[in-house]
Amino acid sequence: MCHHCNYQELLTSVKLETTESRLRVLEVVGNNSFPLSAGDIYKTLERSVSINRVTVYRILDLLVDHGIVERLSTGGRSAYFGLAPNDYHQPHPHFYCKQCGQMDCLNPDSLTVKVESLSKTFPGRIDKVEIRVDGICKNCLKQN
Amino acid sequence: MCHHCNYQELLTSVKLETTESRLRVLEVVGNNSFPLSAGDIYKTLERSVSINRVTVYRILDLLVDHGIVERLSTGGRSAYFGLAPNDYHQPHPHFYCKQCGQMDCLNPDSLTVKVESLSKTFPGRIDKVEIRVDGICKNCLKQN
DNA sequence: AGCCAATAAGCAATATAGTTGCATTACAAT
DNA sequence: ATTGTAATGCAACTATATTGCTTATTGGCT
Repeated sequence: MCHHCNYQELLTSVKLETTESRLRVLEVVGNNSFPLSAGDIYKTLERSVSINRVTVYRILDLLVDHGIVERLSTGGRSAYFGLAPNDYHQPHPHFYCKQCGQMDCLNPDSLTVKVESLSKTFPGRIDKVEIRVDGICKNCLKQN
Repeated sequence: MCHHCNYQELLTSVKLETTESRLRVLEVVGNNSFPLSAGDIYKTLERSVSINRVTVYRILDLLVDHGIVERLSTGGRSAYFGLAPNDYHQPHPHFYCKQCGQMDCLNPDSLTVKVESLSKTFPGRIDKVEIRVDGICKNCLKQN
């Protein structure tokens, strides 16, 4: 995702031992400018290294639990994964193309939401706010 | 969902023939103050009438395609369904409890987003904006 | 009313995404 | 080198949703 990120440091910063597999998964997630599904990540890794599907799922869960990867829902069936917001990387909404399944990051300022007033009155615990725009991407529009 | 809604009329308003099953599915979706999963809807219907699981899925797809029911994604694995926004029923964000899976509707004004500027510059087609708040609901908080 | 065509619903099989339990391997500390 | 702990692999399994095909229902026509 960005030149500020040293993935090894990112792992140690959340007190996770660095392993080959974790680093690989994190690299695939981080080096993409858009979020990927677990399947995408697995297929990408499989091309160059030997890794098990289950390991990918487990590592993704782990990275999400430790807050360095973000799990995003889509209009479709599978979750997508991207680097979690951090100092160099603001929270931002995503666009999901219903036709091709591509998910893209939108500019952080393109759609913003004020959560303060809700936080004050909401009786439960709020962990995150996810904003997703669904539609048809420009490539798919062209093809129709 | 509300006394303004006559489900039969709602069906005909989008040029769908009224069938027993469609009406039943729409009633379950509409009479709930919070969105339900396809499984929830099926289980509810099953208690009183004979209906097939697949029929429920197909009717939900149909109602979503015709714009009277809204498909919502969750932090979890299944989609949830609620009445689609209409004149009496503004678009609104939802809260999803990661622990019990309950999804609730939030006040339409609690979180709002301005989509105009994005629409102007975004090269694809925008169909909807989904805002979901994830966390732990007050009931689950109590239990912990 | 009775028949036909079209549409809806049912049923079984299958697909997809993710999860679990247990065996194996790797690695750090001694 | 040995041992204990954590990570990974493998196979089986679960939950959710979808498909292909059959059967039932409905609405229009004579």
